[in-house]
Amino acid sequence: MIRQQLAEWVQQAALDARAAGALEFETLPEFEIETPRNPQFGDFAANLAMLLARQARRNPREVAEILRQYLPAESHEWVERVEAAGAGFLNFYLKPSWAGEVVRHILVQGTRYGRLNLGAGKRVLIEFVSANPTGPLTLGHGRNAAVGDTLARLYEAAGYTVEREFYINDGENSLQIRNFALSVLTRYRQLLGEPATMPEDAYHGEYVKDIAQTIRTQYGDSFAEGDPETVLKRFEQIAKQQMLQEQERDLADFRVRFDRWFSEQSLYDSGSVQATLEALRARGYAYEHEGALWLKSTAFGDEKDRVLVRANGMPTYLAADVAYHRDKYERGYDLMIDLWGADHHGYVARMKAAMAALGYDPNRLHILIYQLVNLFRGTEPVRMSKRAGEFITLREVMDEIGVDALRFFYLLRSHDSTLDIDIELAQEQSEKNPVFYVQYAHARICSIERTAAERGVPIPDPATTDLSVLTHGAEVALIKRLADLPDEIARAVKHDAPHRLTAYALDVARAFHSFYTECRVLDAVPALQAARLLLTQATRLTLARTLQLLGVSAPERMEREAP
RNA sequence: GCCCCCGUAGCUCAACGGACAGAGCAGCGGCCUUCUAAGCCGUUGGUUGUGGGUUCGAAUCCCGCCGGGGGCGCCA
Repeated sequence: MIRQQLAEWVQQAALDARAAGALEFETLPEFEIETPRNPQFGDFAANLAMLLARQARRNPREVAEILRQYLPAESHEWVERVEAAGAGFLNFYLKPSWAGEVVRHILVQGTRYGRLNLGAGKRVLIEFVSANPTGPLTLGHGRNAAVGDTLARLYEAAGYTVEREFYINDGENSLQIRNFALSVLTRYRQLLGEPATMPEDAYHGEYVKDIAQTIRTQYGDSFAEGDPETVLKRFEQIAKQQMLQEQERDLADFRVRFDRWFSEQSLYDSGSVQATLEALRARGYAYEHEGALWLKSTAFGDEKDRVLVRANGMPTYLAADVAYHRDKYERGYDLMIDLWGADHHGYVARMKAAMAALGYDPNRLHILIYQLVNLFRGTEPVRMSKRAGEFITLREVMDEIGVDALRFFYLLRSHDSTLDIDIELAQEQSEKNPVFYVQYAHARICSIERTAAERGVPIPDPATTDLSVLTHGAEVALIKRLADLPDEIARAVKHDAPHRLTAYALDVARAFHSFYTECRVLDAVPALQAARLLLTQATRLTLARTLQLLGVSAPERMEREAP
């Protein structure tokens, strides 16, 4: 709120200065209202002068001075003074009363605090997880789910209309699916006592046996005979369906819900794949070579052309995926976000090339690549799951350390950094564990409010309570962090960086714990007690909102287990 | 060989191209007759891998090199 106001003033000052002939420039550069690290540089600072210096052909400090002169003469009720300083910063010093106004603002906004209108109703599609229906979700998928879902929540908070979509890789010609079905079928036959051996490239996890067992329970021996191809097709359907259901369950328990489950096969059934190939051909970006149909992706910066239809007539995965993304563009989103694992990074160039070839703006498609996740138990790497064989499932880790801790840990690091998760640490109920640190702050607030209620302390009215008494260093520091929530959301959205929010949550918690230790709420004199109760309430709202965006619960109590 | 990510305090990591590079953990020293000590306060710790370049200003952008991880299929 205040940042926006300051930005408008600074911008207006620049325009006024130009109109008065005091400053020359062609275009107004995009500038920042930042929070100086050092409080001696004020509460907020604008860097416009430095960006304008070259165009204005003056040194930045002079430009800052000129801008300062063209700022509104009447000082705002919040602004104490403005200084041109350093290399050419414009530093804003706010009146002490500003802090109280922030608290009032947050309380008036209530649970709406942190809702922005950056998106102005623009539509965003976030496609994430999109795991193959040939196995349970893995630790890696969990990161995808946590990042994607929180990103979606952030975009919603920023005022976008968001849709979450899961692309089901259920193409009937997929070799993976076929192998998977064959593996299940083999296990099924083994259950029936037949000497069946697993195919090459089989799926060896225990869960394959589970599915076979389920089929046996449900359908008995009815697949023991019959046309092998028909039986296999049937197994494909059942196994796929079952995996999908399990994935959906895992995701729901991980607090991730999708608006749409988009089937790859539906693109074939509807003729969309065919139509897409024809469109590419018509535009001159698909050509025949050695019996295959190729996408001329090199025309748009890819390192080589890619096969769309194999020499045997079968379309590749790429063909369907291009059709899928074409479908997204045709649905008219302003922005489309894909979240892919690091092992798919080589795929980015060709997908963007394909969109360009179809005449779409590739910049509307953001493809986010997240790096690998490693699991540790203390210092010991965990490599395999009991149930899945070669990988660790989301379900196992979620069950062991809980959804709150896992989601928080997934979002603790930037998605383009490899992530190590230590199960022991995540379960530890101690100061080492950042999740508890944040949740504990929330629980402490609730505890104050409970005690206040028990003692019959009236709930102060934000409209009439004097908040100018909040001048203690710990109070002001806390309030400043609370005031940052809208900017934190804006930044996280701007950079597609949901992990910034965990850092913010930790900052707010830290500021609160410090306040808690230094400032008594309930035993303060009545006027101060009222103001501090409102500050406490504003902190609770801000923390709860932040945790909600992270998909982490905000507990009202946390009792330490007896040692 | 080519492509992507990473390299910052002993460890794990932050830092929209901005002012003196910050947290947590570990280490050291303090704080509970009080609203939850799962907490707080203080303190130690840095040539941002390396060499150039762009810029008023570089951990951040560009180029080279070194090291770690991942990927380079008519698989998905």
